[in-house]
Amino acid sequence: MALRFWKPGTAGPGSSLDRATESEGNIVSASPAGISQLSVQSQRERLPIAKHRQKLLYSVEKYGVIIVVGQTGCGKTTQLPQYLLEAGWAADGNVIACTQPRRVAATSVATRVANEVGSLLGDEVGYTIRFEDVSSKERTRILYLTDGMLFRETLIDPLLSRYSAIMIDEVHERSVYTDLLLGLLKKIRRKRPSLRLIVSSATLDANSLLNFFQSPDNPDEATIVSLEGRMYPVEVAYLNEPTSDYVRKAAEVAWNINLQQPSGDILVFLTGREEIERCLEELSEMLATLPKHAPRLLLLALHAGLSTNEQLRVFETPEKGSRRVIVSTNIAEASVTIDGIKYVVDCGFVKIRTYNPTTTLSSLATVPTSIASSTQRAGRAGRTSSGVCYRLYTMSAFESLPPATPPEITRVDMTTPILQLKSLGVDDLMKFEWVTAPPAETVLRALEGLIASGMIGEDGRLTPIGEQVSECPVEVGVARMLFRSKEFKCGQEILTIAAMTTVQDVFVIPDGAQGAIAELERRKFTAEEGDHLTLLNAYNAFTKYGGTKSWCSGHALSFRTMSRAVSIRAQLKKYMQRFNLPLESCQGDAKRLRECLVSGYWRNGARWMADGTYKSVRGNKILHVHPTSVLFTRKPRSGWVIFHEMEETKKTQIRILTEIEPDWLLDHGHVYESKGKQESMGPQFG
DNA sequence: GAGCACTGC
Repeated sequence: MALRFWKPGTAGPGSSLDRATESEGNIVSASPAGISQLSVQSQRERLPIAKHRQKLLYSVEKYGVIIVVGQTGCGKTTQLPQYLLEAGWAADGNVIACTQPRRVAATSVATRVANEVGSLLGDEVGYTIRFEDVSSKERTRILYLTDGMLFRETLIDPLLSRYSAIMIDEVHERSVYTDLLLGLLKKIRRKRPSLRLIVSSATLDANSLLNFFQSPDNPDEATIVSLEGRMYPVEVAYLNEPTSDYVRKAAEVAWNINLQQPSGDILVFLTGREEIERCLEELSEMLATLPKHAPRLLLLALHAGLSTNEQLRVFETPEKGSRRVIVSTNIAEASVTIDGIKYVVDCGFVKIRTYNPTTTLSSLATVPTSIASSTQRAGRAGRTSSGVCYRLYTMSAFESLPPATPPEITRVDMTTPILQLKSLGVDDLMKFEWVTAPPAETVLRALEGLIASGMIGEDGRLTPIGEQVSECPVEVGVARMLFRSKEFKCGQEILTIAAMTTVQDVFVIPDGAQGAIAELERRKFTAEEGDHLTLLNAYNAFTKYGGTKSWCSGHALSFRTMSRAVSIRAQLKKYMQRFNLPLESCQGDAKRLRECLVSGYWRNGARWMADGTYKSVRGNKILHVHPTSVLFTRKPRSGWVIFHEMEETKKTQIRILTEIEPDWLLDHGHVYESKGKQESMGPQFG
């Protein structure tokens, strides 16, 4: 099982780790309590960014848009807002904003900066994320917030007038909200040139960003500032020949590292849970043959499906004389940072969501990573000392990788973002300046859906209900259902169902014997009408019995997910109150409730077929019920259902079903369909 | 009888 790697040494293309990408914002480590301000100061001055302070402040003074390129640990996320504060950018009640794509990053960075500034968190330095606003309207000068929250703020204050400077961080990740904000901020700067925009990215795509912001009539509109970083060298090794089974290969390579290489932990990148479990099985089978002198191995899995406690296990310090092998999904590429990794094994693939606007189906596809992504993965080996990255593909395969993963905006349904842009007055979507435009077909699909659901009128402008729905933080169909609950007098229940369909994986069914017990627990919530009412039952039982963690674990429910549903329900309730929607109960009248569901899901109707599958009303597509549905083994009496979502896996699957009467589809759908684009449900009803 | 990368409002 000898390793056959070609080692190009540090001069190979993979060693260009100055491109390694990741935010210092992800490192969750606040300064220890009681540290003196003086030592905080000297720590700040030692950061690589410190010597660029004058240049940065000069650029912010002179240019409108500053594109900052800097890598891990250079301090841009924590220091740049402080430099601006110290230079007076937050005078006269102005606020300096810094956005993050993730909630944990926003909170942890704010905590650290509050400490450095000597502020109580939420006072001079604060953060705003969904469900949590730790900031003061009067006193906060530096505000860290998720990019989604800043986007939402544009709906209320389109010029973002309270900010003097806005830093959009982690731009290389290209989240939908980051992209939308970049387009909007370019527009805002035309109306408010005093606003300073700092665009921070860890990859060298700075020139395309510069082109995006550069203005032909003002040479001083945008500039690039490059920061040096502190990255330890990472040697990169490739396979001589491609492997047909990278999971097995990953196990072999990790095993050989343990036998041949000096101490240091190993991080293996695979694409999903199944692969991770297979790799760990292979390794644990090999453990019996581990030589006496070799370090013991601590085998750990890391993926988003694990509970918080299980995820935290990867941070445990291994016993002396043993090393960690962490087998992870992409979660370790940007979201979770583990120190002490000296060896990275990269399979070269990643699972990404793709969206097909023609079929409106989304699916998860396993695709080769990008140069940016594999560079990022390699960089995980050089955080605390020099390291090695073993790529389970050839060097020529690396060279043929795309430079970056396509931005999310090209891979998702754009219905909700387009409704929100319309609400912001962006009426002509073709004229909106996208950093990367979504596919035309995606835009057309979204517009068609918005017209069909009455959110946009025939003139292309928002209707009154469209205006209100654009403010609600749920997808359009679910919002529509909330609004229609007034007619069906079931606001209480619809509110709960809306929250429960928004969260995912409510039921926890482990493998094996325990799974059978969990399955029995889950059945206690079953409503014969279908999954929406089953979710309603689960929620009501959860709140009735105190909403505790121990109750959840005894009833096959995820406490984390249920708590999130409670928060979302509370937030949606505020919107309902604002729009004067009554919170009545249907008093157990499930028929009314199901009719109301149809008002949201009328485009997702399906008819039962004799072989147990369904045919979609739109498009006549063969649909398979997801096995977690209570209607998985049972024919609905009426033969008709609506469903929450449909996804392409090996087959086309539908999830969260409820039995309905077919004429309800006509009652709700037909009216709206005929107003919008003609799309007859015709023959199926003949 | 199946299986799920990761965020975010």
